[in-house]
Amino acid sequence: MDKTYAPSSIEQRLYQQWEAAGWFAPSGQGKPYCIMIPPPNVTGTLHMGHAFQHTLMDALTRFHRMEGDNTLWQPGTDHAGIATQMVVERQLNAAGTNRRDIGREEFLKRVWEWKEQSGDTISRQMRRLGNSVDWTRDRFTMDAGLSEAVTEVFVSLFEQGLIYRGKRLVNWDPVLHTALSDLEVLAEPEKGSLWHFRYPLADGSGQLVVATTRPETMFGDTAVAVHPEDERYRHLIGQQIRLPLTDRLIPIIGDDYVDREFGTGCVKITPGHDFNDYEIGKRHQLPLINILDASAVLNDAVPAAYRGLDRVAARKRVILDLEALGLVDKIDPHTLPVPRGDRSGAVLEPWLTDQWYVRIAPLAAPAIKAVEDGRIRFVPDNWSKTYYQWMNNIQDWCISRQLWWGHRVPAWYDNDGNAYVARTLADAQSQARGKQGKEVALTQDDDVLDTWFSSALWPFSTLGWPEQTPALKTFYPTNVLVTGFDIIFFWVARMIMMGLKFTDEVPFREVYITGLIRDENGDKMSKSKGNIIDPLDLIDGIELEALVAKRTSGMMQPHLKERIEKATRKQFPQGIPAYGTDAVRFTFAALATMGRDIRFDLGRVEGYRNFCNKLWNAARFVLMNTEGQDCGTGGPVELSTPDRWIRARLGATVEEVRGRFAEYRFDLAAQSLYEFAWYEYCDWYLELTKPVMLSDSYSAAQKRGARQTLVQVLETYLRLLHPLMPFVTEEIWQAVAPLAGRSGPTIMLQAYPARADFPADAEAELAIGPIKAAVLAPRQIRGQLDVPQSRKVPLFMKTASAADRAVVDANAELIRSVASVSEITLITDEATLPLVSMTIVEGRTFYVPLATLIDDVDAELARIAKRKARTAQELAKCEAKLANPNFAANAPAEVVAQERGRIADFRSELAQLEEQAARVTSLRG
RNA sequence: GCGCGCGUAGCUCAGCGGUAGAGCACUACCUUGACAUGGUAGGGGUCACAGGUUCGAUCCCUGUCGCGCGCACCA
Repeated sequence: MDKTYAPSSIEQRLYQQWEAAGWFAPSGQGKPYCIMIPPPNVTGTLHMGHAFQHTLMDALTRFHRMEGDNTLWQPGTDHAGIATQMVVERQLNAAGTNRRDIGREEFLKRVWEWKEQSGDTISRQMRRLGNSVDWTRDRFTMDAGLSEAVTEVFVSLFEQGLIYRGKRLVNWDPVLHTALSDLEVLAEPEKGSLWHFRYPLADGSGQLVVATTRPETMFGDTAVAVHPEDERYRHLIGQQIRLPLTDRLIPIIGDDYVDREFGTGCVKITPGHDFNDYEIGKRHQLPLINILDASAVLNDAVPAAYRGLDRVAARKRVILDLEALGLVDKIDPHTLPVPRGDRSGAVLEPWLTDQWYVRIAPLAAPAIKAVEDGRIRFVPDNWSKTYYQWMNNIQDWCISRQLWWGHRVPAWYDNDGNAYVARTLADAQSQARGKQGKEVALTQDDDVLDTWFSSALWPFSTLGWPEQTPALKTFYPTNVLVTGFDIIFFWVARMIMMGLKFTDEVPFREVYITGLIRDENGDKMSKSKGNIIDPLDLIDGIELEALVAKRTSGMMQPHLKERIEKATRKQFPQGIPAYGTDAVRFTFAALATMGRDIRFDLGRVEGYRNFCNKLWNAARFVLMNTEGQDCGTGGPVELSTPDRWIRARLGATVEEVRGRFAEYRFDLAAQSLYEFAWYEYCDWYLELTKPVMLSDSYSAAQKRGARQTLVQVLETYLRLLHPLMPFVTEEIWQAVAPLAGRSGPTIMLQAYPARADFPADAEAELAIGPIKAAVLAPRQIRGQLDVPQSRKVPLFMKTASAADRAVVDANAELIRSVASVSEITLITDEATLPLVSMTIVEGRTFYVPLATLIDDVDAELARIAKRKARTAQELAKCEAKLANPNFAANAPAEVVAQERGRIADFRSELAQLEEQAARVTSLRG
């Protein structure tokens, strides 16, 4: 092994070996375990959120694979209808053409080309992240098989009356020219105005003042509404208004939808362009006037002067004209939620069109029940509330999109406008024949389906459904879905509904909801904010200039460029160093707390990169001392107290890590793994082993015991860590495993460590106490007196405990060596000692002759005073607690006893410290 | 308005009804034969605030303040 840990030289090589060997595929044996990847956009790239979730999925996958389960992590991508179409359209625009000019067929050809060209970005990234997905099963939502599933589901739902076509108001994107579902609408408050217009009564007897945020829609007004019990207006109900700028008369109606407190209490009703007004219109049988075309330009339904104006121009014109007529009462500033498309950012219009809908209530009911009765469990559990809240108020789902890229709606129309929903054109034709009694020409619906419609089928469509494949039988229902809370509605809920509907089974038993990765300021990472980090740039590192270029290229809003560049230069003046995949993965695991926001901290990555290096070097130490030597096969093996202790600690860690994985606490699993390796194995065990390796005073059996423990603990630990850090563990394992008596081509397929392999050892765990104390004591004294740790000093340990004495006697040489102590002497009385420095560790008192340390006696007095103050403070707290009569009366006996014990300890400590201070003072002079 | 989350060391975050923790940052000492991407010893916190329950609250309950998110919204 090289002296320094160099991830770049091991990671890609190992991944290629794993993949080539076919080790990612299910073994075909054992309990099935399956995770479906949330399919990323095929033409996109993985962002930090993906890398995060993939790390957790891979950890689970690798863990279960090592457990011997028949493990499948199913990969794939989705076609991301709108997003992908937009990208290709932009390419066309740049080339001076557009999709209408080249036509649907040619356009689709271009999209597929783009998919082929960019589609391997994601798989390349996943390979670099070490994701052990079964690549042979890679799926794409537009694949033939998955498309067949989409058609089957659509037709089947239609046949059951759960899909219908209807003319209704939808959220219309006038830029992209497509309908959107409710979920794709983002309504942020924006500053606007509330215009008050005077609408004259038809009989000339007066006027009503209506308040509106959208003056331009007045041409679609078909009523003015007031509250039926509003004293001011109710006598006017039934009368007519002469709608200004038009020659139309519209009625005054009463409807308790009207809020008397808001505005003037009079509302203009525009059923064709407002969802609430649409409902009112239905209640009052009002006509519905559509005044906009698909681009939100005023159409021929408005007076000639306004035709052809877009929304914005029309608004200005209406206000001017009403002002000229003296009909503008006032204009108040007003903040209102403005609905925008989540992709285009365009202000959406409620617009009357024919669309396909899923009747959702019958699908939602069983899906709610599945979570209620525990067949599906959310982790953390409180996300189920979010789920319920949405599911209980769910609206029919508009699934048609006026796009070209996607699954085309399997419906055909004859010339009379009759629709035939069918699995194939031939089916549709035969239906049409049945209806019309003759052969008729059919044309397929132009629209495609919402991408989420196909995503909703992902857990079973990827396994071959509607065929009853062996894979489907084996892996469905899947075990866990790992995803972010931002797509609970878009995706998770819809998978549950579709899964239950078409397989009578839940699609997954658990849903582990992760937090969202944010930048160091807590902001969401996005291209427009310029704060994205490509996970690969953390792995490979990136120069500052390249990073700036990456963040500022291809921007939708070029004016942000300067600010992004400045912020980037400030935050990463040196660019980003290469950390390697393992460090990045370990960081993600360590950050996977149960909260909802995760601030990504580069400092953590650096810390865990150092951890990789630490592990690497520990392994080098182990190899250096074991390779080519007898690790326990050549004769009797004697295990020392440290050997037994570290084995027991490893066992406890195994148990801890297994438990943490089982409850999806990757952060705590990472913490346990980190702490064991660094604070126990490296800090203590390796140090305690060095003398055994180096000195001749240990027997062959003792040396065998130490070597065997070194390699066995390391080998086991590597397996324990492997799911989180696949590469460095594999690389080290290859070298270490044979020494530990393990063989196999890869760590990936080795058994995950079991607690039973390293049982608890109470005796050893107790006996390590005095050894550690004897090592810590001189360190403490030297450290606090600023004396180099390398200075050898004699050490006196005062103890009355026979057990302590036995342990220290038996390990005296070890302690001398590790603690850098010339001699350790056990005493029961310090009276005969020369002027010494004193310390108490875990209730054990130690002395080092002051003359061997320093000349300045005051330094020792200062140390003692400081320690005394702290002890006195603790003592006071305990005494106050015990002084409370209720405490002794009510607290559990063991707590009281513990408290009394502490007081005794503190008092004895304090007495010794005082004595020490007195002695030092008296001997000074 | 309804629902949810967060507030613990300078920063990023764990934790827990009974002695406040980690990483990073900071201070001092140390180039000791795995590792300076390191070692050792330290400094630093009225656990947002106020009540309540309890022998005991950072933890449980209620409220307040601050920050954030989701859903629904009055034209």
